[in-house]
Amino acid sequence: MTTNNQIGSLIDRIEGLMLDKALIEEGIKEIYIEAKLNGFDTKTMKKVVAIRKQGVKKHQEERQMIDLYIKDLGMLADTPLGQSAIQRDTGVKF
Amino acid sequence: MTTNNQIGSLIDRIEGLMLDKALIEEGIKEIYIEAKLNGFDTKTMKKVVAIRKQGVKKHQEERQMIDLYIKDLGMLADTPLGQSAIQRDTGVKF
Amino acid sequence: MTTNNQIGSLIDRIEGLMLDKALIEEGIKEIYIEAKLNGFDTKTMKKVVAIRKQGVKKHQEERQMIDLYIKDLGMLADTPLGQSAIQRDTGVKF
Amino acid sequence: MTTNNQIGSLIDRIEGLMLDKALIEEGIKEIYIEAKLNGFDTKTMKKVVAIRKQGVKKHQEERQMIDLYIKDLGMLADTPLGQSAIQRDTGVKF
DNA sequence: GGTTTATCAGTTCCTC
DNA sequence: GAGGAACTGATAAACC
Repeated sequence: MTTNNQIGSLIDRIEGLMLDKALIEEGIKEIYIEAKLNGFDTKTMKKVVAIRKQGVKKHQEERQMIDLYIKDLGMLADTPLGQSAIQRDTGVKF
Repeated sequence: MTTNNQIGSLIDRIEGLMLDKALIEEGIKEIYIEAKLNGFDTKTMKKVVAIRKQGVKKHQEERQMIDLYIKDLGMLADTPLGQSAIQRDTGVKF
Repeated sequence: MTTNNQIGSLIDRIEGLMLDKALIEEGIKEIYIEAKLNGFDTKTMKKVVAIRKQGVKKHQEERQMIDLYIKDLGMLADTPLGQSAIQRDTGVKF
Repeated sequence: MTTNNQIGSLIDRIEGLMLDKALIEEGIKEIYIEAKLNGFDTKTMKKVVAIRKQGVKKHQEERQMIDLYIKDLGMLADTPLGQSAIQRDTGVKF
């Protein structure tokens, strides 16, 4: 393919960068493989990375919001520990 | 389009169901609009719905895993208060 | 869970609709299974459904745009048929 | 954060690569901006890039499959002119 | 191998 | 209306 035309040049540059990107993604993948071999849970690791990217503080705020809504829903009744907690508070058995 | 052919019949059926699906999605969207008008945070609501779908218990286990990893990273220094408030309310350690 | 609170009521309604939606998605999936059993290619079917949703005419316009860009790139050289076409036009052998 | 622990080291490495990746993505985005300023349609460009990644030949086979199904649906009535222009240029039937 | 899961790209929506 | 964020749908992969 020639690069005489502008569109060709643009797409060439894009594809070059996409190749670089693919190599980096490969590297990341390999680290996760290494982590798994060392007994770490990669799913959790990925969540941790995402949380750090977002900002730990912001994440904590989100959690509090979620917990607030869950509390309003009385959803703790869905969980064994939650049941006992409610029971302790209210004296009502579910 | 005719429905004499088999492929036409199949696609007709699919498109019918997809229409039904779109109507339901519309309904869901309207509820979120109503919720927002009533001062609720729809992003948090969506997370709560997802958590309930996954199972609250499972979600709490995930949180514990994440917090464990974060603790190992020394990241707790970033979150002085952490989840103590929720813990106090529910007796559940997140 | 009670529905005394507003948030609970909203989420109840959302979850009801999500259940309906899931049932419909199940139905769609079954049709694709049936189609596959009858020898149809479900991947192609999904694309056809998407094209019809978008509008066949609009899709044709998109194709023309794509082909125009591809033509400017001289990408036909990448394909056997394309080579002969270029060869016919230019008299140059690749 | 310390890197004394293994998990910390792994996550450090991941985050380093993710930073590199983000920079590259930034670069790609800038090229698309430049392309748009020069009058190109970036949506079409992205599709072209995807097609080249997949392989032009494979893409043309997909198109043929789709057109076959569409023909069986009688949908060609919707597209009087069809792909005749492209066909004339390339000798490739889509 | 086949099903479920996870990552990815594409679309859409909302905000500014 | 442009930009970014969120959600959906599709492909690829991993586990059973």
